[in-house]
Amino acid sequence: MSTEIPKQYEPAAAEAKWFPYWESHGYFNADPNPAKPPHVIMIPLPNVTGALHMGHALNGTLQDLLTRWRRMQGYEALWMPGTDHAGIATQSMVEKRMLEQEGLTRHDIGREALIKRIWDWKDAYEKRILSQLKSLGASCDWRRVRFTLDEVCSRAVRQTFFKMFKDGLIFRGKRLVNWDTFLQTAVADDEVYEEEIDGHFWTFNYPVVNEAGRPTGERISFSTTRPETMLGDTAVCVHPTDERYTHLIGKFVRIPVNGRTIPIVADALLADKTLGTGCVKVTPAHDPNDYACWTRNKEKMGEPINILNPNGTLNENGGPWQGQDRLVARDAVVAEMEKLGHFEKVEDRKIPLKHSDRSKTPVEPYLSEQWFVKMDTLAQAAIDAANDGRVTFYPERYKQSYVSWLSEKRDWCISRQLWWGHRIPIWSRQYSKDEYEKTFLLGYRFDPDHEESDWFHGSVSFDGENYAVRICFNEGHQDVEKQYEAAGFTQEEDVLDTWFSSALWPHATLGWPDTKHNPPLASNGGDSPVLSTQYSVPNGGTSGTGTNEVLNYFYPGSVLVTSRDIITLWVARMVLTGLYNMGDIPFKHVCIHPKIQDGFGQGMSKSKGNGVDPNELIAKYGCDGMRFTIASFAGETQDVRLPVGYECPHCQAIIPQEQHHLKFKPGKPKIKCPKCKKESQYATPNYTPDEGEPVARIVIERFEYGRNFSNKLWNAARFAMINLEGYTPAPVTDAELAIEDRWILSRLATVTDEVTSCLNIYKFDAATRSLRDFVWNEFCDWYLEMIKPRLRDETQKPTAQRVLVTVLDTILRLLHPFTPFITEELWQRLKEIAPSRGLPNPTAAADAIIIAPWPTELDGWRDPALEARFQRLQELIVAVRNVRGAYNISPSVTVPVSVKCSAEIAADLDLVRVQFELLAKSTLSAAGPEVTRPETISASFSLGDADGYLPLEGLVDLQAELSRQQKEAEKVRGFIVGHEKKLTNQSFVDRAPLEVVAEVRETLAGLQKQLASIEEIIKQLGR
RNA sequence: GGACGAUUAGCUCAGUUGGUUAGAGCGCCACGUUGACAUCGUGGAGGUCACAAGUUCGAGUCUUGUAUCGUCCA
Repeated sequence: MSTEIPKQYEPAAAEAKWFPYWESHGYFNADPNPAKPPHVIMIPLPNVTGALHMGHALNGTLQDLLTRWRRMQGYEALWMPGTDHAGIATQSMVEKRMLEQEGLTRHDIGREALIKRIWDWKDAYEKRILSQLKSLGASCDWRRVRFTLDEVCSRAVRQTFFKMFKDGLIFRGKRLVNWDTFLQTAVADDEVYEEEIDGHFWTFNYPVVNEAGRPTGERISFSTTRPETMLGDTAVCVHPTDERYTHLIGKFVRIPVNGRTIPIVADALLADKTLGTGCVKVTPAHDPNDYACWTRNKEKMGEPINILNPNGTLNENGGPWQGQDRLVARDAVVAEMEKLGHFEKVEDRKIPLKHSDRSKTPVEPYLSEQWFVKMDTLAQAAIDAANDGRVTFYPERYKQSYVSWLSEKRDWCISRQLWWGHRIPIWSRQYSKDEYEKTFLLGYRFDPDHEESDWFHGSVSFDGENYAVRICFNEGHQDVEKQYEAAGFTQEEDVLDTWFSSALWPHATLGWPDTKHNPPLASNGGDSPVLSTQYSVPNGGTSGTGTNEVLNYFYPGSVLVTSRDIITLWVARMVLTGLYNMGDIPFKHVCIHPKIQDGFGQGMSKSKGNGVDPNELIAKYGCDGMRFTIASFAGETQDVRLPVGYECPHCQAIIPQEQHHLKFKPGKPKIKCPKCKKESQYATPNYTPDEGEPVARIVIERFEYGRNFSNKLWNAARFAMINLEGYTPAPVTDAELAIEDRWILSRLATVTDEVTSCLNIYKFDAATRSLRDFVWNEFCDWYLEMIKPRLRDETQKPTAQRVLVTVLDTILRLLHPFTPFITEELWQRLKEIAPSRGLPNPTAAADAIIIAPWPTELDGWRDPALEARFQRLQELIVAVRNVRGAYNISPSVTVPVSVKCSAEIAADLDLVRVQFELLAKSTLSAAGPEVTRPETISASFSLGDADGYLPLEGLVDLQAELSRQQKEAEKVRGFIVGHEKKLTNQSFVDRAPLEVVAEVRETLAGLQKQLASIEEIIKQLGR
């Protein structure tokens, strides 16, 4: 038997074996089942920009853990997989690569060709991402995998947009956006970063003019870092109380380079008396603060003046510089001002400048027309849902960021000037007054006021000259769209913000808005083997009852598992759209887990190049080891640091990662091992090492924690299975149990309860600690050691085996959500040896651990009093080991020990007499109140209610023992002083709770007893 | 500028409603390959709980301030 079980756990073999097994048996699948409660987790859809890193691994592990746990608890557990198209992020990756490799821009190849290329990219990365998830052991229902641009999700987007448009929640407005002149799109605030650049700070002046436009001779000075924007100035601004300028407020200046006259306004928020000249120019179309000033002073300034084309060149408002790039025009404007005599000075200055995260080029504040969703009522509904507890955050503190963000109720800008995404389903056309009336009078059928339906909604606006007709169609009416296009209507060019579609994820993936049919199922999930027909639901998924049972059954979901940075962008919006479309929240709980950082405290991300591929670590430490470790990080803490190293392929030394390793370098950079001095290529997300080269692979030593634990479990189970030879199932009576049996069962019951409670509130870290401590420090270190003699004794063996197999069975089930592969491997092996097991009466084990029931049957075994008694025995054995350690006694020498203690303790000691030999290499020669210290030279210890003596003539030096005891006595005296001090403090005795005072008294008594024993020992040694 | 969080052993982190002597894993030192496991066992060393004030009989834990770091929102 022993030869069949390897001494080391082989993770790769188990992973390759059990994932296909589970999947082909349909264990991951979840279908409406009225006999069970549902448990639903929607994956925070990874975007298809790139591969997953350890942050995703944490996220995925926790979701799988919860799903497996709930499945075992008897829930119909659905974990919905899928990916996000991630509009700008993906498009810019593809555009960047195309430019680098082929020198082409999107305008060179056109909309259709670009989209085709992005789909190819998406296909490649989706495949990679889904396979990474599967490597984690993800027990998703892979038949249900969705993508935000697929048909099912697109229908939901279309329906939602239509509904919002019809409800008047969608409007068009102007907004100052961050404009990426390279990608020629607006980028969101979270897609820009600030970087200091070397710039200049110019000071110019404008001449003050009278009402006739003639210079009064006065000039007003101001400074700027972007002189070209003066072409779009609509005012200069001073502080209302700035005495230098109060007489000028309401007067005018003339912009020398284009001759335009603009007012001098007073605005306390924009102008700062103490900075520079105290006067600033106002360019509302190109600066957020200036725009805010304009909104306060509109009537004095007139409309904002945009001076830029989308590509960053000056437009018709640029005068002679029209068509020039803004940076070229900058110098020209400066030169012109100098020529006209309005230049004062220039200095060098570091300027914080916003850059687009997507193109890495500076963004321009740019006023443009965008589409918005009105947020007031939608946001309020989402706030209410959190405030009344329908949506609960774990940890609770994150509710605050959710609520405070929603409370701003800022209208949501949903249009993006991209090609990759859901194109806005609005067709529009301008009509002159005559045309409109003529068309209208002819009774043309697309008069919006008369075409209200569930798929058609129009709006008309009239600006005094022209009518703008906008029509929104719901999906499924391409023929009508074509008719309108033939009549001169064109569809919006812009696409929707990615978050618009991901906001619908929890209900869109369940098939909404189709309430009549179940959502379609894939015949197989990506790369997975085709499902056996026994379990799969027929493709197409009609429910037969004319209702979408999947949606009805699985919505609302149970818990969303994510990290804190998308609470506002995503979580809040899912709640809001769920309430809007479904009339109900999308999930009851939001579990916010830590962010994974590298060894330098930087969050792992694709753009930083510090992301570590979970597959690397799975290969190195095993999936179970990786999962167990990463679950041990997930508590209420915010961040987790993972110092990364490279393993030298020549000598296996670990080379700590330094920041320069992460910087992109051309070619194939090498790393030098400080130990063996050899060089090797190293793995980074930036490039693939050469075939056949020795490569310094990424390692994260913290993951040895889980790997070692897996191996420990493996060997404990190996020991158990070796010793289960001849196992027979039979009922076990209470009387047959040894003290260690009752102890381990009591502890197991306690741990089961702890783990279950921890998972209920998403404290994964505490659950792993509880399990590890139990398995390693109690089951392995004590229980397995203690039953060894019984397993060698034919009469005692059967009961010992029956308890052992039960305990192992329960441990495996408790661990399965954390470490699925090793537990399934062991479960299946155990099933062959002991298919029927359990206490007090054996029952048949489940076919697979993934569908075995979560332990609940142990509660009756809890016995705190027994646990306390047992702990006393453990302490005695440890005390003997301490003595052995202190004198460095060779493990080959057995020592005798006698214990002076109460009759009760002596009776317990008698039950475990044999353990002294096994666990402390000693023989218990006597125990009881009558025991006295031997006359020969001995080592001693005192535990207060039990004193031990080890006659060690020849092994123990008298002086050494004396000083050891004196040291011990000093320590105990120190504690005693602390306690006495408390008790002599009258206010402690008066004010502290009675039980606390009593406890201190009790402890003090124990310490005093212990000290007395030690002093007695010292006295005897001194004789 | 506002909000949230962190600061505990060389490293990475636990520490439940304030209550005996502050813990773990890794690393380090000593000993050990005994029939599950060297990815191991036994023993050991190592901490003024960031700093300062306060509340309290009692503070790693509560309050305020300071410093450093991280994140989110402006």
